[in-house]
Amino acid sequence: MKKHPTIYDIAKKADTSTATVSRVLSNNGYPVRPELRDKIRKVAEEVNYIPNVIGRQLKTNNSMTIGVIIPSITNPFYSSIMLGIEDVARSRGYHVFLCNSHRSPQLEEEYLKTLFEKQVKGLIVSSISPDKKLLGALIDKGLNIVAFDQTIDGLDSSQIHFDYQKGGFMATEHLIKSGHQKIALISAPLTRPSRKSVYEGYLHALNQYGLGVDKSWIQIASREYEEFERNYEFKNGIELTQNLLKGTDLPTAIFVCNDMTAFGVMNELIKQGIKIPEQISVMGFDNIEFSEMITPPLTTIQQPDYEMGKLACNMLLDQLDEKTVENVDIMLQPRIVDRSSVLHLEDSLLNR
Amino acid sequence: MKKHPTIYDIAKKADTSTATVSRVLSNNGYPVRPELRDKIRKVAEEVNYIPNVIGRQLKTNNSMTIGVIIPSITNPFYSSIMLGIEDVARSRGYHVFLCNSHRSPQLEEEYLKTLFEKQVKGLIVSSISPDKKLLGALIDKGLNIVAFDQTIDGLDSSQIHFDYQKGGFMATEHLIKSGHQKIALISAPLTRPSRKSVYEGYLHALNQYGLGVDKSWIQIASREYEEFERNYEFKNGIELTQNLLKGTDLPTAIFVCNDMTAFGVMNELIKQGIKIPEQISVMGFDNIEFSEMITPPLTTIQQPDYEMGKLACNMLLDQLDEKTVENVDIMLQPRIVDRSSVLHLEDSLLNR
DNA sequence: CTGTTAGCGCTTTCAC
DNA sequence: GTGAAAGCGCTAACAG
Repeated sequence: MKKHPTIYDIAKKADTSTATVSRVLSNNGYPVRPELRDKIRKVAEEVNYIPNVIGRQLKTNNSMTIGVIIPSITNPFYSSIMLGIEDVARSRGYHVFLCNSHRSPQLEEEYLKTLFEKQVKGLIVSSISPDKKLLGALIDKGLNIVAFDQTIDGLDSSQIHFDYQKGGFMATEHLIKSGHQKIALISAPLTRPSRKSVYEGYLHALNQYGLGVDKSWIQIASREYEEFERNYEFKNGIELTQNLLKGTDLPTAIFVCNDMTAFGVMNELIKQGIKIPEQISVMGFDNIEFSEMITPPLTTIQQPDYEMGKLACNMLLDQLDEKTVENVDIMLQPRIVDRSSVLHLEDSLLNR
Repeated sequence: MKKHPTIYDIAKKADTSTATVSRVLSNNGYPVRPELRDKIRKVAEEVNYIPNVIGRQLKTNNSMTIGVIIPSITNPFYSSIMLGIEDVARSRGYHVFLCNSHRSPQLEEEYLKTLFEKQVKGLIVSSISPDKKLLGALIDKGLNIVAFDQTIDGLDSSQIHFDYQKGGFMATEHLIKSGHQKIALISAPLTRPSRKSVYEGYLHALNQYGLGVDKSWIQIASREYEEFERNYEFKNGIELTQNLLKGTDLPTAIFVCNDMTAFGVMNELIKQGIKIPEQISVMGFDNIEFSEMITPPLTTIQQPDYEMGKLACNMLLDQLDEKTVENVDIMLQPRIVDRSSVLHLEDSLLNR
């Protein structure tokens, strides 16, 4: 396998200089005599020239590459975001490195470092690490960050927040307004700010409407996920539902912290012969693609994943391309997606 | 924002040469006097040195980067594969570019070119393009390819096949052995070799067991997907099931070309009040994560996605690291995952 | 318009 | 063991 032709080879063949070759091949508007231009193009074509972008990169210090760090691409929420990111990145001439942190701070750090070494100038991150020293240092060194999902306080970066608390509130309120009074919560452990906010939203709604809770209605997983374990959230949902169902005073509705977990909840409910929503209503959170595929279709809170990805990427690239200088904070608003897993008691005969 | 320190700066501060600095910082076993080594390390630490890999890359012509081209990361089958790829890439010091082709040959070509320009030396591809000229040319130029899913005949690359025909056969045979005689097929259009093979496997099994088919039982989508449309496969399943159900002589089992489509099938069946599997059994293909989350859990054919990704990546990197020279062809074998969406007639009272 | 030239940050002979 | 120096492929002053 012989060496690839370079602009030097082309210059020689076309009887001109590398500078001129570079000028026509890189297609910046620099004026070059048309005949020469054509000749160079022809020669390039002949020798099957493909530019080596690394050369340019070293010179211009612009890698046209961004990185994305997320817990796991296998989670549909993140894969939608990733698609959004990649779609706009491509359309703007960028490539994107995908990095799965598996929720490991060590892995996250490793990626941060190696991506920076590869001259990635922008990063979109759902950070898990509590320690933002390295991140801060890299930002000082010129790295641009857009944080989403898990948002990083006090860091010099753009942020895309989602109003988790309001989401939790709206979900619960929706159940209340549908006539439910006994509303359970099933949640993953509150180890992340987003989850805590959802939980607070739930409590806040109950409080505001003067509703009480039985201790047994609040089922929060105690151990953190084994993130490498397949279907961990689903299994969590099953397990917590079993616990919930051991209680004596059962709720008429369950609000679940995310759709994946909700699938587990519904699965267990059905397995125990409990009708959804006739006997127990289920409300999810996220609105992943599958939520409308199951039976009954899941009523849930919409987090605009794909759009969020597009937004994040556009924000980042605007910063890199220096269309924007200022960091921005955006708060995305939740929206209720009303499907069939929640019973509207006032519409029903079951009113009690 | 001032310039980052380079090995030149370190050399100056440590009273030595860039050569020596490079030698200690790149950690190849080159002998350097311990005190000098320590001093250089110390200085590097002090100035917060982070290497610029681009420099090395230009010199060594080794980008430690691979690319992955798939239709859409949003499809759980591909996202599992991607996770597998990325997990081994990381562990072997590589980064990976994710590229969604959206099943567009143009996009695929564009990625092929731009990735090569970025000096990506290896690619894992589920190719959609019928035209393999560009791909061939790049391989000639030294690009290493591992093709999977949609396999590329007559191309100088490693391949990971999956025995789709056998999968189709096994699925159908499983239904037959469970006592079904009237077996329908619901499939996406046969525009891809893999789908065609599954279809052939289906026909082959029917044939071998001397079973006939009603025309109405074979429902194959005519239009190609709108790949950008959310849930297109799911909708396809619904639509084709509606068509199927218009027939007069209904089947007792449906074999569906993939799990996503099967979800649509099940959804429509349930909506029409048809019990699964009591009235109609459903058999899927792929075994994506969600297959076991729905009710009833889907009986399906396992395609080992995550493992496939790991395998593909290891094969590719072995080639790049010149542990392997030869291309290899691997044929992954299907496996039946027996869950609850298929009725075993001989075990049941419904025998007719 | 065009060519000369000096690097971008790093590795790697080659000579000492 | 160590350093000088020559690039890797490209771009961008600068001079003409």
